[in-house]
Formats: sequence, C-alpha cells, structure tokens
Amino acid sequence: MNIGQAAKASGVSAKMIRYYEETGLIPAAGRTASGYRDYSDTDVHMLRFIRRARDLGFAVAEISELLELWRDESRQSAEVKRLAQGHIAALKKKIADLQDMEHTLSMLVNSCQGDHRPHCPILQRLETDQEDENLPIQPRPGAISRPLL
Amino acid sequence: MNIGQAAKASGVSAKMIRYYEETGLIPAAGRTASGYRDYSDTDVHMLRFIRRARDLGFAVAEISELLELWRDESRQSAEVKRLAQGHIAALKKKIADLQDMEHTLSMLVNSCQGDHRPHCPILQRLETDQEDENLPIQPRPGAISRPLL
DNA sequence: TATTGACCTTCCCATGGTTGGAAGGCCTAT
DNA sequence: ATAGGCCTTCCAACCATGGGAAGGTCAATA
Repeated sequence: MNIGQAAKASGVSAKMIRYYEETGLIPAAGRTASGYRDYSDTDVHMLRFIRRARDLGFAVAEISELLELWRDESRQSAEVKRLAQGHIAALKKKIADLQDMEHTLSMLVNSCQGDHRPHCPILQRLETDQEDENLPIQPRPGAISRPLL
Repeated sequence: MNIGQAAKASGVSAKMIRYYEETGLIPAAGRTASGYRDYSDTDVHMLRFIRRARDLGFAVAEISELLELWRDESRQSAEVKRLAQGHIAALKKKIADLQDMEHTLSMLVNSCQGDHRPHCPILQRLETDQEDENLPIQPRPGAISRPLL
C-alpha cells in the first residue's frame, strides 16, 4: 500500500505521515524498488491509533508515550491511566480558562447596546484599568455619547 | 519612555511590542537620536488594550479590527458587539470540543482498572474502530488479561 | 575619565502541527 | 507515446512567543 492509500485508510494525511516518520513518532516505512513508501495493515492500524489520540487532544509527545505502552504487551494499565488523567487535568484547565474568557465577554456583550451609537462598554473595559469583575456593566440610562479615548 | 519601560507599564513584553510593530498591528514608534524606540502614555494605553484583548483570547487579527473601532470615534457599538459575539461563538465551540474530549477520556479512565495488569480500555478504544459512544466502558468483571494487539 | 552593568538595536532560530507548493521521478491506462 | 495522477524531496508559511548573539548606548560609580 502506498502513502496515499494509507492516508485514506487511516485518516492521516500523507503530509503528516511523512512528518511523523521524520520526527520519529513512527518508524521509517519500507520502500518499494522505485522508492515509494510501503505500508502494511499494521501500519495503518498504528496511524489510526495516532489520529484518534490526536482527536482526543493528545500532543504528539504524549502519543509517543501511548504508542510505547501500546506496543509493550507487559505494560501496566496504571501507566496509561496516569497519562490519560494528566491529559484530562490539562483539558480541564484549558476549558476553565476559556470559560473565564467567555463569561467576561458575555457580560460585556450583554452590557453593550449594539446600536448605531459609539458608546461601547466592551471597548471601555479593554481600555481602562478595571481588572476586577465589579465594573458597572449594566447599561447606564443616560449613557454619554463619546466616553472613549 | 523606552521599550523596557513601556513593556513593564503595559504588560506586553518588549519582544512582542517589536513584533506588533513589525507586523503592523501598531504604528512604528518614534526614535530617539540614538535609535531607541520612544513611547508615549498613549502608546502604553494602546498596548494595554492589546494585552487585555489577548487575555480574552482575541487573535491578533481580531485585535486589529478592535483597534480600528477603538480609534474610530464615530464607530457603531453594534460593530464591536458583533466582533465580540463572533469571538464568543468561537470560544463556545472550542470549549465544547474540549469538553467532548474530556468526557470521552473521563469515561475511558473510569473504565480502566489502573492496576499492574496490561488490559486497558483506553488503549483499546484508541486501537479499535469503535467511533460511537456506545462502547462497553464499564469494567467487565472477568476482563481478559491480554486483549490488545 | 574609564569602567561597568543594564539597557537598547537588529538578526536569526525554535517551538507545534499542519498545509502549501515546486521540481522531478514513477506508474498506469489509453 | 503521452497524459494524468501518483510519488519523492526540499523549502516556506502559518501564529504568538521566547531565546540568544553581536554590537551600540546610557547612567552611575570608582
């Protein structure tokens, strides 16, 4: 099977297969007489493993560890579990950070009239030194027309 | 004010200030006779604006738009609101994706014994073709000891 | 005044994961 | 034989950031 067929069968692009080989994530594929890379079903299996792990957000370095454990038939499942738990913790942190951003932005968007007038609490918040959450986010009734800059 | 002082005052590193100038996000700073970049309070103000927007996860290209609106005193707040809403939508999507990953991984971790034995549903899931969520994730009582590869 | 140390300048390099393209060789079908 | 669709390698770009080298400048101190 050449690289294009392996790519289609595994869901990993030919570009990325070559990259993974170059960086040592996967062993160098065998070559045909004319220099084409040649892949077996086992190789495709491994590539699919990699793609699924990437889909779950594992970094390539982490996948490298997972692959070692995958190949090591005497591994302890605790090792794999530990890796996965570490990744879950990282995911949770990232999610929390993004949620913080989203909450702050939603607050600001809710307090923005969104009309033809120039006043905009979003820009105001970006502009001023109010780092805390207790800024006046409710649209003030008699809002001035040019509060910015 | 030289670049180090502007960096300290704005929270944007000197490296990044130069980068923002090079890429056109901010106008080129004035220079002293000896070639040092020179920053005003207004410049620092702008840099702080940029840092806060980055903290909220805006990409530099988005910040460029925000800066234009910030400088445009006749802008309509609806424009800013639209930008922010677009960013919120992107954040929500990213959060949902990460949560999907996290849920799947948590499921797998919960079904993994995490002991000295090699059997591990995490690897099994990565290895096999089960794309749907309805895979047997509960640890089976009489789990086999070498189900992999 | 000379030295020192902390700053500034530009330039290049690296990260991570992926995509794009160019130039040239190979394979297969018509 | 020719066309087109593969394959090969190499080089560059993305985004935002940090590291570091080589050389100039500034301010304070001995």
